[in-house]
Amino acid sequence: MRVSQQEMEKSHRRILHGAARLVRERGIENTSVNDVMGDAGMKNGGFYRHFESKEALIDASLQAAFDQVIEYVEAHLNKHGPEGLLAGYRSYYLSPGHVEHPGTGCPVAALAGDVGRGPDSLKASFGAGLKRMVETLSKAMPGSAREKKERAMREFASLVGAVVIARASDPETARAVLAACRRVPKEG
Amino acid sequence: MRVSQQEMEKSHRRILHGAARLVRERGIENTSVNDVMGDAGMKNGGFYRHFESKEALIDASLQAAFDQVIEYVEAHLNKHGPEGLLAGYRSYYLSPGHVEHPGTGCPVAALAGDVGRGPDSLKASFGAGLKRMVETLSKAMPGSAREKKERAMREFASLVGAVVIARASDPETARAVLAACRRVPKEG
DNA sequence: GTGTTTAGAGGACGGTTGACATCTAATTAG
DNA sequence: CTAATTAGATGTCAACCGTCCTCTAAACAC
Repeated sequence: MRVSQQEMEKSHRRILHGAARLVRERGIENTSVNDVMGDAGMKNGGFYRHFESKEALIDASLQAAFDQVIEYVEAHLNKHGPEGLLAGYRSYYLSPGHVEHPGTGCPVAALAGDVGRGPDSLKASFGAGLKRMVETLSKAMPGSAREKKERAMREFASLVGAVVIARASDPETARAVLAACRRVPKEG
Repeated sequence: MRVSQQEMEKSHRRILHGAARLVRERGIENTSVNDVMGDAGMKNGGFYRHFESKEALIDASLQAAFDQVIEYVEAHLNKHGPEGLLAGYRSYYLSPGHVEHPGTGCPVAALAGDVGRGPDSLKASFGAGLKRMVETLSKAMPGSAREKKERAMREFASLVGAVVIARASDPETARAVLAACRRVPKEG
């Protein structure tokens, strides 16, 4: 049955944000259009009124996920300042909460592996989100513009690696890796 | 048709090592039993004479992949000593060759994302391989036993993160991330 | 109020998957 | 040399996938 424009926009957002979460929880290939529509409280039939294809949905939901986490980092930066962000974000990123809830966490830690096997178009849009993320983090780094960016990349890479490893390990190994990575205050 | 015992053992190895490569190239869910058997020059029918299930194959091929890379690291260590390993392995790990050929590279960078969404049994066996890897790397680290291990974990996490990010990005972003991560000589 | 438009339901489609049952040809034990 | 064994080929099975078609009831424009 038809639905008012407002309802349709709400449906669209439900589909998009639900997909952004499901995709981070289950991976790109393991998230079906059916699952996404079911999560949004609908049947699969109406999907193609909202998105041209699954690929288009994935693209849009990835950007939505990046928007969400970048907004979080910006807010943190504005509230606690550069050095507050550095320590605070690292602490959040390596926390059990983040490790155990990929659906609301960093899309890079959750999906980089999948994207790496995807088409170049997907890598391009993922790379764009990644660039935005690194630029945001670099605001909290010391040094020249170039140094800021390189420090942000190194910091981000080590956080992503730690969480990816922790999620793929038994609980004991995961704890050990997170603890070791939490204990790195300064960089050469 | 039946085949001699030697031929069967060769078949087994072909299936296993082919799977270890294919799985790193395509991911766990995107590698079908058909693909693996085809890669080994056979049809799917005989697969269950060699492995109990796809899960058993994945488990075995993961361990085979860990065996392979750990052997490589050990050889490097014996040939170039601790500090030679540190610089050499980092340089190899962040090289375009490794980034572009996941099939013969580190199983952690290639599959941690997939394993993180897999069953606990898979995480346990992956964690065991990971532990072996870290222990091998820790031989090249300075400090107490605990420090060695923690340094190895941090080093490994940042390498994995860098490669995972590089593989998921457009070529330009990938180069920038790898360059930034290559430029980290000492640790606090 | 009437007629047009359309969001979503429901179902069908061809394709692929992991798993397995059956058959056959060749090995291997006696 | 014969008979039992078995690796691999062939084909089937249900479950799932993304996509698209049709239908209908509700929201619109007039």
